[in-house]
Amino acid sequence: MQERIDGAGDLPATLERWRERDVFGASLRARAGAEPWVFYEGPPTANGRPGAHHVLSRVFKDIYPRYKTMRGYRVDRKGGWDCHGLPVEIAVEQKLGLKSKAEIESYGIEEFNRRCRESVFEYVEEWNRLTERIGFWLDLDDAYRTLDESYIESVWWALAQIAEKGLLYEGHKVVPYCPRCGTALSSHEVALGYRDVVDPSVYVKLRLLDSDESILIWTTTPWTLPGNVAVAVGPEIEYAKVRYGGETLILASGLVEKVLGGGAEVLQRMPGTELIGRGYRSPIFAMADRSPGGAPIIAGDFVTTEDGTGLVHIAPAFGEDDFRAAVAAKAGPIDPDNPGTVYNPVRPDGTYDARVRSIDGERSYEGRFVKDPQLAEDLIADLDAHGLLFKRQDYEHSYPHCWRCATPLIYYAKASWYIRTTAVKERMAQANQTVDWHPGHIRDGRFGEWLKGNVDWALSRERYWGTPLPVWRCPEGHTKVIGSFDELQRLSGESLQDHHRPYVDRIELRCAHEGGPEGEVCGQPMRRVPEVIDVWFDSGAMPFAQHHWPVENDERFAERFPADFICEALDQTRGWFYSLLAISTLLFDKAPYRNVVCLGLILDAEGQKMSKSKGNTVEPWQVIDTHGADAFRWYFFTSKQPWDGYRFSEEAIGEGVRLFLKQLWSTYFFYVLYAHANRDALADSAAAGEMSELDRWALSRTAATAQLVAERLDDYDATAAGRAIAELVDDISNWYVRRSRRRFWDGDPVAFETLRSCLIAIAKLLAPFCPFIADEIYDNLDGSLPSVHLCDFPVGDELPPREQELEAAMATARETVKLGLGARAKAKVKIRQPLAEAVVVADGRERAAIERLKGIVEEELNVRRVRFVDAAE
RNA sequence: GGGCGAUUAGCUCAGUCGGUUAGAGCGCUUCUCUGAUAAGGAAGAGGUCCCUGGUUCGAGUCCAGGAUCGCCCA
Repeated sequence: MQERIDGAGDLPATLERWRERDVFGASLRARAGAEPWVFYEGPPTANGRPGAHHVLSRVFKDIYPRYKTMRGYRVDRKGGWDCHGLPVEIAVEQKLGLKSKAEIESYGIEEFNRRCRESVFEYVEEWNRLTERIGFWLDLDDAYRTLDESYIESVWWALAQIAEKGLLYEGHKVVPYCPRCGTALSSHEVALGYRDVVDPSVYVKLRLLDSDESILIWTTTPWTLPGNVAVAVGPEIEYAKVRYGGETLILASGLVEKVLGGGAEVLQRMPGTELIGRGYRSPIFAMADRSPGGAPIIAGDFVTTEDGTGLVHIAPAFGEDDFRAAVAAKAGPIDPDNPGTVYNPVRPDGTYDARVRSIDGERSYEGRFVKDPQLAEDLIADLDAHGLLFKRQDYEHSYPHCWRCATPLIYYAKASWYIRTTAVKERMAQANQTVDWHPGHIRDGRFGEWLKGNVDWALSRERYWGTPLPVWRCPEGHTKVIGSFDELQRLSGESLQDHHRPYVDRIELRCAHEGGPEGEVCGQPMRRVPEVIDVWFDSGAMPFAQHHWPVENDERFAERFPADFICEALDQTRGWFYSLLAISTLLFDKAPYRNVVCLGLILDAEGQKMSKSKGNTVEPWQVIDTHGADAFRWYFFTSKQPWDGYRFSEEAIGEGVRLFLKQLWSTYFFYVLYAHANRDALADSAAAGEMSELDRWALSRTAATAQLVAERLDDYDATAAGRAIAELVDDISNWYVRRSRRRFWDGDPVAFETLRSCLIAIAKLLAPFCPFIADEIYDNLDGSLPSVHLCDFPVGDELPPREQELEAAMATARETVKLGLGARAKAKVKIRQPLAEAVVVADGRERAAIERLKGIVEEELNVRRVRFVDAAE
């Protein structure tokens, strides 16, 4: 033992020692043949700096694998990096000053993707440094990377499997679409970007063809009016013809008062069915390719009278309901199998095409961006100038925005590739039932409810930096899904070093489809479709793709699927938690994880969400430099249940340091100080004396805590486990040591041995929580193994068996002492002043307990003897 | 509008199966101790357990409705 008493235990020297002794590697090797306990790393993207919330998830990803390792399992911890996707592309676009897909293409996909490949690891050094410094043991040298050829090949295999089951299809739908990124988004991406905004809503009068009456429609998206081809009414809804301000208007009866106020005179009431089939003047705006005429009123089962007018303007290119209603009513030029023919005057970049002109036809709106607020104002002014505007009203609602570039999304008719997840919806729900969620309500609450509303996964992205969709297609429309690089090479005769765009786009196949009238082979050239896939599919494929399975590593994958444990923030319910489950259900019909810990959000001290724009983010390095990594970890583990979220404050971390880490350190310091001072005496005290009741109590309390900590950690309750350790440390420091001080001054070897045993056990209990201070204490007091992290968790026979009766007796004795000290204070007799006796009113069990520990009570109260009287007296 | 969650002392949080006078830490006041602790100990001030109703001998806890906040969805 050395007299190491500097600092608070969280020493960079500890890290150095781990490196020298290769402790992480040794901890894995020590469990080489043991039963595996499987952890999956949810891959972060390393193109930005890690923040406090990353520290949160990384320390929770660390504690359970450390604990399970100490319990005897082999816990491989393969790191991972998410490398593809829009977040990366957008960062590169900004760096290069590119503003659109056209600019990217003229810059060159090859060079653009090269920049993406570089950018994705821009901060990887800082991630690695932080990961190491906070004590997150993760195999970073052998991390999987979603951009690797092996990874992509496994993803292709998965897609080919899904295609073989008939669950991959090209669908023609109205999709949430980011006009800036030029791509459709999946529902879970849409879910990431809702924001509250105020949009102008307008009530528009449309004159009927067969009378001078007008129907009144309402929309929050005036920009969709040039795409209008019909108006829908609810067949079951009652409508009213009313006289108002010299005009005759038609709207739902139930909304007359809400929309028009009191000044409306109802002339007639009619069911919606009476309106269906009548025509109104169309188009609303002058469209270069449409001559003035009429458009029909059609039925729409989605029409409600909750807001608006009960008459809904239909622009099939910009709304799913609109699309379906228009198809059903055959309204407008529509071919449901070819959405290119849906009437759509908006270009893929979100601007109007040349057809859109002002109502009088004199000005062109070509090139105007549809979500530009000024465009809405111009359109409204145009409507007003031509007597079509009834009124405008600002409408506050939450509206989806692109989760990465923050552009408001539009709903837009286009072709996309889908995975028919709805085919396995029930199976996903059943797989979900096998998962232990922490907290438990996620299973049937948030996640269960989300699964119930499952829709097909919009998989494709018309982008550049991603896993290419391995679908080749010939001019006849025959498709081939490629499931491996071998297969591609066999069919094309070409081999690739890199299967990313643009290289993979150059590979041509010959169509082998045997569909001709005589059964002849098609034989036409096949080109790859242009899309890449949703990055969430990449990360969701990691259970097998990280091992390049099924191309190799059969055994490794079999052993490591499903995971025993994953842990991410709550927002991953619709992200990684979902993509893992969906892919796993599609391919293996089972859940890919057994236990999930969901972490909450980190808020600032005022309860505000942390964001860069508010400037209230917490810089992890600052916390580590001020308080140390153990303190940071301890705060996250013990300040509250992690799923409830945190109100982050440095003071709270400081409090944890002072109350727990400093207390532990000074107890250890005390031991080291006196053990060092008494080293000669201790060295030749072969004849150790009997343990006192106090010694046995300390050991029993320690054993009790070890049991409790193990039980709580088995239940993924680090909070209660950590708090139990803190209570133990307080008992040892403020009771065991305080009551035993004289023995330490006098060099009593039994006291030293007892305290040492407790401290070593505490170090082991604490090792998963605060790996630095735990190892420092262990290494100095024991050191029989190169690190505490190579030890077994102290739930075996390291400690003598518990003595529960003694624990209970001590609790009674301490309560007695508390009352005695209170009585002294009340009588203003200082503790220094010895007293002849303390009179204790107690009988039965209580009295026996105090009697047993009489000496301790007498010493603490500074009385010569304790005298008992029965409660009856 | 729907789903999920939260609301307990000035602050941060516990509160088990429905059961004594609702607890801890921090902060505050007074006293005390001090040969490890910017520590410890004792006493005190501080509570409409978000509100309303219900079930019950008994509700912080269970049920219903509402309010506020957060997240997710439409």
